[in-house]
Parts: sequence; C-alpha cells; structure tokens
Amino acid sequence: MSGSPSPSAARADTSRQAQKERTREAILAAALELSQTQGFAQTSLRQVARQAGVVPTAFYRHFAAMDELGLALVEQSFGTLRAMIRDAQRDPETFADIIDASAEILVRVVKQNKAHFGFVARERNSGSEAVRQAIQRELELFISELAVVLARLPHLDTWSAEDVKLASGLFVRNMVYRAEQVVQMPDGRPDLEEEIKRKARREMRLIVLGFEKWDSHSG
Amino acid sequence: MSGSPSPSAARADTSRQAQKERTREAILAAALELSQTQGFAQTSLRQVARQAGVVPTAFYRHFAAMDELGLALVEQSFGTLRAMIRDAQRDPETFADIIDASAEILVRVVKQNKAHFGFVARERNSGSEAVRQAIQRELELFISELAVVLARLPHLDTWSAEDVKLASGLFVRNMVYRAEQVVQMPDGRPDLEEEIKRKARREMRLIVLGFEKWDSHSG
DNA sequence: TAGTTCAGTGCACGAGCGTACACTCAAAGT
DNA sequence: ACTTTGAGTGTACGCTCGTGCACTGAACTA
Repeated sequence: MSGSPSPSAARADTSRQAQKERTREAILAAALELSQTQGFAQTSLRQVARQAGVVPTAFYRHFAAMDELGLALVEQSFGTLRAMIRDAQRDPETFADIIDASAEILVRVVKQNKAHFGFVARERNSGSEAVRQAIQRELELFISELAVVLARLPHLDTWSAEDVKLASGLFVRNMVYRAEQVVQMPDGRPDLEEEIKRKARREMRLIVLGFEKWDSHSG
Repeated sequence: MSGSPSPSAARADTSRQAQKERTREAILAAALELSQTQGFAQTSLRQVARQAGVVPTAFYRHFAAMDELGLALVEQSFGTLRAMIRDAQRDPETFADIIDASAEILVRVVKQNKAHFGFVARERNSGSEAVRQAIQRELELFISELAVVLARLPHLDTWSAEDVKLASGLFVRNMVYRAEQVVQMPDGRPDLEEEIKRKARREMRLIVLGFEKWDSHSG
C-alpha cells in the first residue's frame, strides 16, 4: 500500500505509476457518481472522461472498454460489503442481541456507502451481461460467507449446510432490499431511518422464530 | 372491450381506431422485447419504431416520450402479476397445501410471462425516476392486496394488520427474487425449474414456521 | 360526393457517441 | 547526458440519436 520508489514526497507523488493510479481512481469515482443518477449503462465513456478531467481517448490507457470499468466497480463495491460483515462480527455483544446490532450496522454502513450499494442494487438485474454475472457470483459468494458465520450461532449449529445457506440467503436478500430503501432515502430523515431499522428487525426476528421451530422440527 | 362502430369485420378491422390500437400494441411489444436484451433505458425510440414497423416520428402519435411508454409497460406487467394471484386463489385446494400450490403457480406463470416479470425486476431499480416510482407503488399495492388474502389464513387471522403486511412483504420479495431466477433460466431445463420450486417451497415453509411461533409469541 | 381529420411518411438538423491515429513531453531507464 | 516509454492530447471519422416540419392518403363526417 505504501512503498513508492522515491522515499520522500509525502504530499503529492509525481511518479508515473502514482499519477496513473490517481487518474484511474478519478475515473472510477466519476463513473460511480454518474451511475447514481443515470445508471451505469446510460453512462458514456465521454461523460466519465469529462468528469474525471481527462480527454476521452485517455480512458483507454486504463480500461479496454466500459464493461471492464463496470467489473472494477463491482469489485470495489463488494469490498465495501465485506467490510460490513467484518464490522458486524467485530463486537457482536455491544447490543442486546445480534439482530439489533445487524439492523444498526446495516443502516449505518449503507448510508455511508450509498454509491456502492446503489450500484450493486441497480446493476444486479440491469447491467451488461458481464457485470450482471459478476454481481450474482459475488452475491452467492457473500451468502456462503455469511452462512459460515451463521453456522456458529445457537439453533443453526446443528443444521445441514444446505439449510444454513437457505437461511443465509433469506437474510442477505432482505438485507439487499432494505439497503435499496436506505439508498433511496432522502438525506436528513432520521425518522425514515428508524422506521427501516424497525422493519428490518421485525423481519429478522420473524425469520429467526422460523429457525427455532425448524430446529425442533427437523432435529 | 368489443363494440366497434361497424358490426361485421371479424378478421381484420380496418377502422381507424382499430388500426391505431394495433400499432400501439406493436410498439408496446417491440419495446418489451428490446428491453429484455438491453434494458428499457438503453432502448431508443428509433429502435422501437423500427421493430414495430413504423417510422420514428409516428411514435409520437401514441406516446409523448419514451417515459410514457415505460409507464404503459409497468401497467401491462402488473396486469400479468395480478392475474397470477387471481389464478392462485381460484382453486387453492388442488394441492396438498397452499405452499406447494404457490411454488407451482409462481414458476409456471413467470415462465409464461418472462418479458413482463423481467421488465419489473430490471426497471424496479434502474428505470427512469417515473418508471421506478410507478413500479414501487404498484409493488406496495400488490403487497397490500396479498396481505388481504393472507389475513384469511390460519394463524394469521388473529394478527394485526401491520404484522400481516410484514409477512406479505417477505413473501412478495422472495417471490420477486425467485421470479428473477426463472426469468434468467435457460429454456428446456426442467431440472433447474424443479430446483427453484424446491427452494421456494423450503423458504416459504421456514417463514410459515415463523408465523406459527409469532402467533403464540404475541397472541 | 365533397370536405375534414389524423395516423403514418420522408427529410433534414444539430448533438453526442465510440474510437482510430498521429502527437507531445515529463518521468524512467541507460 | 541520451534515449525510451507511455499517460494524456487534439483532430477527425462515421454512426445513431431525438425531434421539427411539411406531406400524403385512407377512413370518417356531413
């Protein structure tokens, strides 16, 4: 992450690769911002270049085509998503129970990363074939990762792997849905925010009740 | 619905309004088909006109702009969705239980109307502002309608209206998700189809188990 | 039958698009 | 000190796009 060849230059690295990286970031940021209002597929190469402060043909020094940029954004977005569960696992005992904590973290992290979560929600069903497939695959992977976490919880620790994944899928899909709502939420409306948290909590509780019964039902 | 001014002409009505209606249908069908592969927002007025067999400027005789066409497609699509619950309510006792029936009907109807369900799934998060809002509103309405049906079922008949709506929302969102899968399913793969049905059944059963416990939990 | 209406035509326009190509000029390599 | 490299530039091309405008001719009206 550090380690440029020249030892000093703490403020603005003028080395070639550092400058290139900076432009790349500018292009990614520009594409993400433009996607928020008009969708990635409607965002043109020229718009991205303009917003990034670069001439259209310079784009090709970084990405072969817009599709490639899209895949980079998918990767970036899921980095944010993964940071969220890492966050959620860090201190699971701060709150009365794990559900309150999850609802809290969900709303907070999504609010802080509206662009990334919005990108995933939008492009999941409407992006180009490549982007769509990348998102679906990442989402499947994410469900599996969450399943590993869930498998250590009471009730679920005796379930089959398939059952845990089913539960994980239900959670993730509800999370995606609530995230969509947070993304569309106007700023400065803590009442709406609380309402979403409350609904998310109630839904998760209903599902957990199902867990408990499924437990005695199949165990 | 019938009642053209001229009494005969059972085959091809050449009356003015009938011809106009036929062109309108052709435009709707063209837009729906083009949306399937490239999304509605990427579909141009000229593409639609071309596919409908009409000159671009003729489009304006039917819709003021593409947005208006989009709203018409939303309406058409939700007509299909409503036909589905009407279908589901028609003979709820044909199958062993209501869950088997729902999974069966879901997959069958979605498969028969891939274009409409795909349109809703895609444009729900990525359409123009107007289209997106129309879909969200229709989806909310649909959840309320399903809640009325659910409220008559065992266990749920004692719940508060808000709780029933929560349950209805969970069902609809899972339905939307499974519908997305059916839409993306390649043709002629009954094994995948059965797999989706099986998962949908298991998910619904898990949620229903939650219902039963919530019942004794809050009642 | 003569006159009106209006769905669909044909043309023209300016604008934005992706991308090919030849270029510049600092940083990196020698 | 020199050459090489390659990120970013500027121009130019052939598209497609939405839309304005004057038109045609069959279905309707009186």
